[in-house]
Amino acid sequence: MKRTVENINYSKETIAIARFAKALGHPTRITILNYLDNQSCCFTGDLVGVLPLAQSTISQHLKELKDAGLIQGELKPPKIKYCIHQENWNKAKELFVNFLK
Amino acid sequence: MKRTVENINYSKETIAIARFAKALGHPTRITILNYLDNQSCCFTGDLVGVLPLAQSTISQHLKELKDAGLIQGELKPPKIKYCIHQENWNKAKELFVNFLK
DNA sequence: TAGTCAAATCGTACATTTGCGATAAACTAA
DNA sequence: TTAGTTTATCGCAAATGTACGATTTGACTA
Repeated sequence: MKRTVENINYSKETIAIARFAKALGHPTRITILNYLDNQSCCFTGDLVGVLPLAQSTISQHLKELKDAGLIQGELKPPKIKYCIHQENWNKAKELFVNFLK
Repeated sequence: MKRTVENINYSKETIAIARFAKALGHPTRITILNYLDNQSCCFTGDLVGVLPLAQSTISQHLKELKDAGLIQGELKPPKIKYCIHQENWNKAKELFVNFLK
């Protein structure tokens, strides 16, 4: 993407929506978020039991969601409890609702 | 993606949300949709004037949005008028609002 | 200190996305 | 028919995404 058009000046909102949308743009991640919402929280290992994917792959998807700010991890040694990042979740909701008005 | 895990059974809704989200997952496409919404409709050429991207690149983004069902094209020779696909747009809105509840 | 467990990260392979310029296709108008 | 206009598609290159198994890391516990 860093080629001739190095930096288009998108608005902050545009970038924010695209960032959230990108994170939501894979069925596995939608599934993870649904699961997370139902359980309110969960461990990586729970997902490994639920999804037919390698542990490393699931970890990668969790990273993607965490980087986008949609979830957060809390240390519960030796596990990590993942939950929805409510603040950013609400922000995403607001952005989408406003955008899709 | 077609490797060992050939087909995970995602629900229809999950696939639908991910599909829409993926299409929304690029700032250029968000910009196009915003523009489209403001003008209610537009031609490919209009966007070429607005965005610092090659015509072929913009055409590609439009295709992506069309394939996702978010916009539709109407032949107005020698141009093509693109508009929001209102029905699918509403569907997307419903899916996102429900998902982000 | 050594061992254990859960999760992250590394290295790799392949697929998909994003971008461009060049070209083709569809239509009008002369 | 020919030329012009507009948009789509092709072919390519680079970047990014998705998946795996193997390994490392971090936080305990014995």
